[in-house]
Amino acid sequence: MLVVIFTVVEGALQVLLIERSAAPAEGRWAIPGGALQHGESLEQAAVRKLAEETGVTDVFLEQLYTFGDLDASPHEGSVGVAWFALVDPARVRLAQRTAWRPEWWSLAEIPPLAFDNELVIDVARTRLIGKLQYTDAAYSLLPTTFTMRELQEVYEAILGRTLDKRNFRRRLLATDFIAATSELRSDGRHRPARLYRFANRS
Amino acid sequence: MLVVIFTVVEGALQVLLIERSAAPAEGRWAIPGGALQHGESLEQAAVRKLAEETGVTDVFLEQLYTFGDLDASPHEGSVGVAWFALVDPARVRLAQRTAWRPEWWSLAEIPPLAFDNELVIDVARTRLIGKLQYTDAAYSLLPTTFTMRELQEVYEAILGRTLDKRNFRRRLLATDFIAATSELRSDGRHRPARLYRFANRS
DNA sequence: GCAAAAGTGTTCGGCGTACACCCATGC
DNA sequence: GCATGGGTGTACGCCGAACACTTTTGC
Repeated sequence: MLVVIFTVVEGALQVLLIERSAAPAEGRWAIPGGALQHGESLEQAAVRKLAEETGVTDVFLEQLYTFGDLDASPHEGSVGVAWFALVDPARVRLAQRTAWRPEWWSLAEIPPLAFDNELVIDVARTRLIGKLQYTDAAYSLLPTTFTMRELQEVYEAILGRTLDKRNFRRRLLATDFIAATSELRSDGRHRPARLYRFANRS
Repeated sequence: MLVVIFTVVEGALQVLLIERSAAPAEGRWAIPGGALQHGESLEQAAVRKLAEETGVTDVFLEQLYTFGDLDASPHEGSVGVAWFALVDPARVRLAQRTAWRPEWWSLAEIPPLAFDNELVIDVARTRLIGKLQYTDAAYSLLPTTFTMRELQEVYEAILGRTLDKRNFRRRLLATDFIAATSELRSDGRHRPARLYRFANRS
């Protein structure tokens, strides 16, 4: 079982990797994962692993794909069920360890990975882009309230291209994923921005 | 590992089920599946199972979802990696057995199934409907050449609604999934129909 | 008053949908 | 010549994309 954990910080899509502290592939970076614990369902295992590394629960978490043999498992015939999750960086408290240390990596700067983990991340990114188009998956990448600009920056980071402000605003409001709050946020010598929240969440 | 095998016969979407001849759930119907064989990849296992039951190879076959505990496996912690496949009924030769006998069932008339197999079929049908919209997956449900009406009937069976002949034709030809051949097929006292083939599928 | 980000409307092309008649053939 | 299915065109509403100026605030 493995969990591809994405976040967006400073306009960059980042993924959480773990530095392996044992064979095989000791010293290389890899997607967080591990074996199922006794009596645990697949989803419970993914939730647990996500919480272990980031301290976060109740976020977007979805099964991605099952790979044949990229797992670190010792015995042949085992399979790697990959999940992917989206987290708000403000809520994350990375596990503090020296061995098996987790760290964020920008997608553009990923180091050579153990097993075929590059492929897994690639599949996850493709799915993420798809999900963004027709679901409110982004709710999991932002605080409860946020400005339109913040939301747009998350979309741009994931899609890898800039978007038109007016079209973005119109399209998102048309979906009913988000709703305006009555609050504004002042943040510098310019007009304050309205805060929005995801409808259907919280 | 399990394979949801779909076909369309006489305007009805059908799924292949196996009558179980051993515990657990002996006597009930279930999705074809089984354990991985030694050294086999997940996809190879799905291909093998599909060939065992239908004699068919080289068709649409795609991973669907991995379920935690609906497998018939005896030991806890095993997972069921589900695949789904689309086959042309004309190419199928069902395995002839008395035990573990395979049979086609219309989706509307499915008997009570072993484990949670209803759920798996449901997920597969939803994915199939999605795939049909933006891929040429239907290539696998029809012979090499076919008439527009035949193709439309396949779409209608899967989508569960009738489609407008003119719009269907225009939309399909716009995709470049299919191309006209120079052949016609006469079949009764009316104008012969042009035959089409899937482009990109030899 | 000016710098900086927030907020707002219109036009256009493409796509899905609704809808009705002529065409080619076999008998 | 008529019954049967094959084959075609137009109009309209919606949606995504392109594009520039006014508003509100802090200093």
